[in-house]
Amino acid sequence: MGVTSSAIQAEQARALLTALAEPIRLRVMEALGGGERCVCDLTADLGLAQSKISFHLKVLKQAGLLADRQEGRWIYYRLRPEGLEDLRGWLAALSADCRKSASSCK
Amino acid sequence: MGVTSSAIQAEQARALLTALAEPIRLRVMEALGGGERCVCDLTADLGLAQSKISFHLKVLKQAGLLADRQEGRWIYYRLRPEGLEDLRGWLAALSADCRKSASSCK
DNA sequence: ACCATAGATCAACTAGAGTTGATGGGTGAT
DNA sequence: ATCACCCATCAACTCTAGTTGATCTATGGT
Repeated sequence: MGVTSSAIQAEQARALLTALAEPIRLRVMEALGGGERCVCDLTADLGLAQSKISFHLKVLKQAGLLADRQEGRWIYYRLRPEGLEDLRGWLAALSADCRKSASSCK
Repeated sequence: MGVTSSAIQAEQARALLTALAEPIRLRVMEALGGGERCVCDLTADLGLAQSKISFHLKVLKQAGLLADRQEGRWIYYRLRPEGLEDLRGWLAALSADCRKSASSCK
């Protein structure tokens, strides 16, 4: 089973899940799924307070799900597919061999 | 692209993510990744209060991530791979075409 | 009938994540 | 130098998810 990328740990998976498990952050991820956007556009698109958007962008970035770059006074955010890929791999491993029967209680 | 299974909605993905994004529930999922187990065994394995385990099992079951069956006075829980598979599919779709550039702000 | 055990459920409590509105720093235009 | 705008950050507050310990139901053993 020669894989190139190393699998993530449970703790990292939990961090990714926590970052994604929030309505606004999920909307942000979906918005960025359509391509890179600056904060002011995200704020307008989602119709939310700017401080709120910034707060959630920070959480997503710290989790490794987003990357950003500055251009003049604008900051553009984009998805980091590696983050999502890591999580997908971990979820796959979780159900890999769950078909075993119970060690009959009692 | 004729797929057989229908893709889940964002709301369903959020429910799955919320259910998974909790330390104890993740430990439960990992424990059940090794095969079916009854509540008393899970309680012993994780070293946690029974009411606590029951609470989290309920959350995971309602999210569609677990299935259970009764046998005498024991209730055995097991992973539902379909739930995890749904989530993986949704995550894959999210990063499908995120390579588009920004609609240059200003 | 009685008791012991497995598990679900409940009400009261706790803690931490998210919200809000204001402020501050940085960039560029005039 | 000043101003306008983009974005991050902060303190105080709110609110909800999770915890706790007890109680309740149900199953099976004696």
